[in-house]
Amino acid sequence: MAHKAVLCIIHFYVYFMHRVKRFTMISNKTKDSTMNDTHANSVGGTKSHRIYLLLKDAILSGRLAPGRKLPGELKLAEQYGVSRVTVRRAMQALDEAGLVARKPGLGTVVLEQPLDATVMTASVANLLPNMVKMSKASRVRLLEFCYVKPPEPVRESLGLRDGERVQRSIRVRMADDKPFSYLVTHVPEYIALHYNEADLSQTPLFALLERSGVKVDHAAQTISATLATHEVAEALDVSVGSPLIALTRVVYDEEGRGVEHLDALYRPDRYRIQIDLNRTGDEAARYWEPMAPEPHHRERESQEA
Amino acid sequence: MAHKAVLCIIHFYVYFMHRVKRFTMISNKTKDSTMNDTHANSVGGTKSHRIYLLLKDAILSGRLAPGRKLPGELKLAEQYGVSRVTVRRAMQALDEAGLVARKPGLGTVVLEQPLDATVMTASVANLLPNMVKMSKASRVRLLEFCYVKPPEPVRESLGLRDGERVQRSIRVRMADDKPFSYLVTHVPEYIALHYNEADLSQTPLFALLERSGVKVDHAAQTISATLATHEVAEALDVSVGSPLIALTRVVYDEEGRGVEHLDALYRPDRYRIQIDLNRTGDEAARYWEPMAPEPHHRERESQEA
DNA sequence: TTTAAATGTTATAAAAATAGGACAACTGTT
DNA sequence: AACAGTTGTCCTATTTTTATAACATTTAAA
Repeated sequence: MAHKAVLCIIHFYVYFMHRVKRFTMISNKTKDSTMNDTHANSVGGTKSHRIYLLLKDAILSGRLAPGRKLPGELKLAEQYGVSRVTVRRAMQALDEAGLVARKPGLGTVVLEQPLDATVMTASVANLLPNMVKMSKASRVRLLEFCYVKPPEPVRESLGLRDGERVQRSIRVRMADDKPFSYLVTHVPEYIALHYNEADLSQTPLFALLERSGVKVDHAAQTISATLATHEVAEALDVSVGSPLIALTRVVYDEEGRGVEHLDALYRPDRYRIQIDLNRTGDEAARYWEPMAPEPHHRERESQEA
Repeated sequence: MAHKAVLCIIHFYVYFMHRVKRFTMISNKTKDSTMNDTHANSVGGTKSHRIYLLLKDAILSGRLAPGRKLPGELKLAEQYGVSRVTVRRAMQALDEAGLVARKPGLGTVVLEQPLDATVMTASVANLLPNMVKMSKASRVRLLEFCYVKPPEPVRESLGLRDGERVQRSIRVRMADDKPFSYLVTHVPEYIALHYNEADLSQTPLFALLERSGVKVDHAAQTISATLATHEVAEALDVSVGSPLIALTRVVYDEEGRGVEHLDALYRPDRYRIQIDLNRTGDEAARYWEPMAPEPHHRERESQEA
């Protein structure tokens, strides 16, 4: 009972803490008892895989421009504090992934990345207007749809009484058959009863809420970053340990009741969050003000939950 | 339908572990070299570490409530399809991380997690008003201050002519002597000449710009996620490969000229970005509107560049 | 042609992770 | 007192990952 309850682990992952480490050395040793920090390691994996991830991220993010030559294996080995074999594995993985081209005598150069993996940019201002465009351009895979007792943080943020249940759904959204977001939503049961599984796999949750008579009023969003764990990695088709944008949004109705709790994970190579700011205020108290939505939409903006 | 079901099983292999045992194997080899996607699923990481991650995340996200007793090592080993030694490592890591308490004869219980009170929340709306508070509460370490030829992306976003130089600075901002952000700024030379190294190590760049007569007008921000590299990892006191919030901001003056290019990396365990939204617009075209700055500030808000 | 630098290849050894088992010590319950 | 369930400790064997070294091959430049 208690056991089984424990076993009922829902795998949606959001990271909070990460290991603090003195060295930039890539190390597998977890036995560093000289660590005064309590936070345990965040990065898993073999050294070669970690190096692969680093370089891959550098390439995909544009820090390593296409055409640029990487340092030699020996140099990289010294730089990362590992042997050449280890670096080599990472490089070969990059090669197989099509991120770099290697030639004996020449070196390793970063390849031009096919831009068709277009990065979607979601402006916080223009969240909703593109809903139609979005639902046409993207498909949803519903991984879970069930009613459960809410995890404590969710219960708290939604302001639910102890014992109230929520409807949880896990969806993966795809554009061009490529997954880019992993969405975990919790909705109070009394609201969620207005729609069913089929609705959710086709209609944005947002529309369902309004259809259910919910008077959406405001929301609080927090943006962070995390690493892909096994389940998420599989769903988003990335490797474990890849960086992900983590967004938590709690939506409230006009009476201040929480009506939706969203935990979203985004692939940064396919999705970004954009915020445009205006400088306003008088001399004494100037500040940034987020831009109001504009009539023209960006090419691939999106709204999804 | 069938494939959806399979995906559910794969994804929740822990959830249904006690029922679907053949999918519970944690395996190191995903040798699918038939991957045409650039993101090979070669799962990195030791099994023990992956299990550690699973449990840690379950605890931190509240799915495993404090006080709850975990299944025994043997049971976990069977359920994860690994040996007891492997489970043990994960459990010991959890123990060292202070997430659980273990006692012979009793078992392993989840500990109450001291909520990291040091997480700063930066509201995009309230960026500037807290500058004073911020500069008192945080210190800056200036790592670099030089004039260079701008990297191509920077040159482009600032709208500089080919050959124009920029002043680059790298700063690390700390709160309570703990680093939380790594800031790389590029400012056109003709603006940067109005201040010097000493200024920058004490005064927010923002204030320096305005002091230099720049009429700041608007900015474009993009938020993403990335992995910590050597330099950054060392500066932020995290391990290489840790996830970081990546923010790029380009600031423009009233004439639309780029006056500052900021690349910021934040430790997600110490810094989050918060955006509060209001639902506005008429029936036909409703949308989210970022909240205007509020007179009351949150406790640990910050502004820094 | 020579030289330097890079990747490709091969081999061996060391280190780490994992599996599987056995047994002791501790705790609460029957 | 016996027992079932738990963690703690020890052991050996196997597999995987990493380190180290040596040498070959390719390429561009001096």
